[in-house]
Amino acid sequence: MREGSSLGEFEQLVLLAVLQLDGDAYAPGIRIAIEDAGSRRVTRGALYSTLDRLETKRYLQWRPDPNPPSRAGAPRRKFEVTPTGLAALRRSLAAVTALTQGLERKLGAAR
Amino acid sequence: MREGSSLGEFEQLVLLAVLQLDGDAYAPGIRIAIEDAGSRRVTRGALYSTLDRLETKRYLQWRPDPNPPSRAGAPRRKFEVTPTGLAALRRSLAAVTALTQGLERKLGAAR
DNA sequence: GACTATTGTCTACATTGTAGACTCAAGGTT
DNA sequence: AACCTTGAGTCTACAATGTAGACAATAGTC
Repeated sequence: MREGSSLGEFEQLVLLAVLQLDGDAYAPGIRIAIEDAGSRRVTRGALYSTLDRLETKRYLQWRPDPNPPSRAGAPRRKFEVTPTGLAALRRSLAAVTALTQGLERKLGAAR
Repeated sequence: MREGSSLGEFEQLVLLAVLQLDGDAYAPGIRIAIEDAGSRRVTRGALYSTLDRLETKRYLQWRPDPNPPSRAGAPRRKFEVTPTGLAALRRSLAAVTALTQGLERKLGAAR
């Protein structure tokens, strides 16, 4: 990994979703949040790969579900954005925001 | 290329820069616009690869500089975002926008 | 015990991002 | 004329990111 590497498009969405779910960010919910926001499909493989890569970069960290309900499946992982991750996300969004200025008309309702 | 493929992070920035430069979008200027907005370096190789890939997807098109000044170098290519490209950009930004709602505080000055 | 549902892991491959060397032409310098 | 510099663009190779789908493990239900 290069130093100060910027975030990919999907990585941005994952970090945003984790922030949105604040304190309740488990993989299945993250997946749904992104699908809803983007009107697109997200496979579990894609999501977990990205979560793991963000963890490697120290942009995310997780703990086991502190309150594991009795249900099927492996114990859930509860994700949290690190300060470093938040900083990277800010930097990444700043570029988009700057280049979006003045294009509200052309970009239509998206902004 | 898959159908309805979404835009990468750098692809978004390139399309935005072309829109910003409206009618005056040549590769060197696009490069500067992105560097300024993102406070980062953009090599020519990275930019031309992406421009060509966006052209292949029909998100961008170009014509030779209609008013070629007498100067060094190959004739410049003047880029333009196609309607399809604009639609793809809107879709792509919509996801970020949706997931950003309510996070203004946490994301700080970036929004 | 078999079946189903939920979570996560793993592997392979496709797409996107990046760096740097190379080419080519116009104009200035000597 | 020969050379250098500058400004465009091309090409190749590789790294990082995105995606799909098969597999594993566990808890409840029947």
